Amino acid sequence: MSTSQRHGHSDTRKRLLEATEWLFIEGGYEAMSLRHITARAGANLAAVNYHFGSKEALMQEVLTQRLDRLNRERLQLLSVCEQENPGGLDATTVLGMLFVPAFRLSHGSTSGPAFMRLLGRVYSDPSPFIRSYLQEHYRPISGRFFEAFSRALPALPRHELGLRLHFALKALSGMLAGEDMQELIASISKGEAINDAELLARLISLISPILTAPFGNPEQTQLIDRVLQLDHHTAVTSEEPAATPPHEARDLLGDQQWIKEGRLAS
Amino acid sequence: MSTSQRHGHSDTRKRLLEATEWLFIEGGYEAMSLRHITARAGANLAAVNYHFGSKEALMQEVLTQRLDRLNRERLQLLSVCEQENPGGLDATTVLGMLFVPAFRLSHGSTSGPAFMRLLGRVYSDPSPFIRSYLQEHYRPISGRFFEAFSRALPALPRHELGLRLHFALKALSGMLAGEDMQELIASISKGEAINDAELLARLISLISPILTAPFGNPEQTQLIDRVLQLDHHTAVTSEEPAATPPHEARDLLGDQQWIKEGRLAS
DNA sequence: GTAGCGTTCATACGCGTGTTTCAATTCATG
DNA sequence: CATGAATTGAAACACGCGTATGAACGCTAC
Repeated sequence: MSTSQRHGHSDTRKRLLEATEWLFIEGGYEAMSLRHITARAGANLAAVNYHFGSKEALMQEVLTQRLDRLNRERLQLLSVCEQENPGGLDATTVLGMLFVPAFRLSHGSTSGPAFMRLLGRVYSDPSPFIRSYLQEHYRPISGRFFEAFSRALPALPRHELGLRLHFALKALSGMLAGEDMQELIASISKGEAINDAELLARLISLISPILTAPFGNPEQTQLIDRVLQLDHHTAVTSEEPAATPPHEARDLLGDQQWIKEGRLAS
Repeated sequence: MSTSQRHGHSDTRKRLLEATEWLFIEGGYEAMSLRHITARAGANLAAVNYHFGSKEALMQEVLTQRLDRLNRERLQLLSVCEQENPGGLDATTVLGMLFVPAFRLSHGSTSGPAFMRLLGRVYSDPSPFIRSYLQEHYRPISGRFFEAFSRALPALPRHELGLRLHFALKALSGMLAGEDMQELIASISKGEAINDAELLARLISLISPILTAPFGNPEQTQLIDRVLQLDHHTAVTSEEPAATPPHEARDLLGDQQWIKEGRLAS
């Protein structure tokens, strides 16, 4: 309204952004071609390069639009809570500060619950462009939250904390990106509509143990023994048939099939 | 030696398989082109279609060769342990049965530690072909392990178990696929070489809490309250500025930056 | 009304992909 | 040695991709 389209009667820009966001959510960056985008937006192929300059610039616009506010709120929330609790925060609370703004934006503004899926995609997309975008734009707040976690979990060496955070975030993003997520949420709260805060608490309570689990606990040595015991079982039974390519016997373990199993069985 | 190459003096097939495996590990299915593969294998472009018929058939050969034995051992290990412990197994043990054969094959046979990375890739690759391959070939054993977990965690509703398993596997695969993993392992055991069983136990002890965490615990309601309290903080401070695209202020939260932060800081 | 800017449109370029074709080569067998 | 099947080789195919070009259109302002 103000700067760019003084003349012209086009919401093409907006439609392109929306189409891009959708296709990115559905299939990730690589699977989202300019021809698909423009077709979905009802625009010409050249419109993208006219309005944004390139495919990457388009995507960057989408990401910036959606993620900047989210992370500003996260950072701000962390600062406020740190001021109010000089005694220090526990890890679960810090974790919550990563989640709460996301959920607020998710069902607060436009685009509704798709926002969570976008979050999942952007964190798990393998495209180099997406990766480098995240690394460039998110470094400072990353450090801030790392420090917050480190203060909340002083017993954890920094290496171990890094490992666990990596682990937790991978799990979370893989979770949110999947289209199964929606069904899962729906199936857990079978019948009555689940409270948003309750769902939030559920997710946090799943991730929290990854961070708060004791480090170097005695139980671990027991576990090692048990593992070695299991190892002997396998060693006895198979013993390396060396070069015998097994071309049959293809009844194996299948990825996310867990969910459907769980759903149809009860 | 036996059936296919009665004439001809070619290990081209084998070299193609090796090159494919490597490139898949390094960049996933989409990033791995036939021209890269054949160049790396020192073979002609047409060799792939001659020996395997298509790119997908090549990939399928690689996967079958590597994963069939793994999952046969997993299944077998589960069966044996179930027979020996009629009283039932706990979740951590069942989890171990998914890991132990993988680690055996990893440092047992050829291709060494790359096997773990291949495992990670194959579970997190977004390509539809890889996904459908897993779903087709792994369904039965998936059900078997789901039942085993279900028996080990009777307090968990099947929906919740499905959610948690999905969660745990996503985390694990995202973990193994990253090239960060190797550095992380190295950095954790700074100096002395870490025992394989110990590393195994570490990984299991990280995933285990996801499954064994109590369901519907009273702590969760506390968490809900805390979350809502946090929510008020954010609500007060930002309050929907509606249509104000923030084109600046790009200091945000960055993905796997945790690790490097953790590594360089101490 | 016409000049000029913003926008849309059809089209084409160069590139990389998986796949196909067909001639050249290799080599055990008759 | 010659036959013929197995294998390799170089080139081309059709397709989809991101990008670039230049003409046509719509509208506002002089």
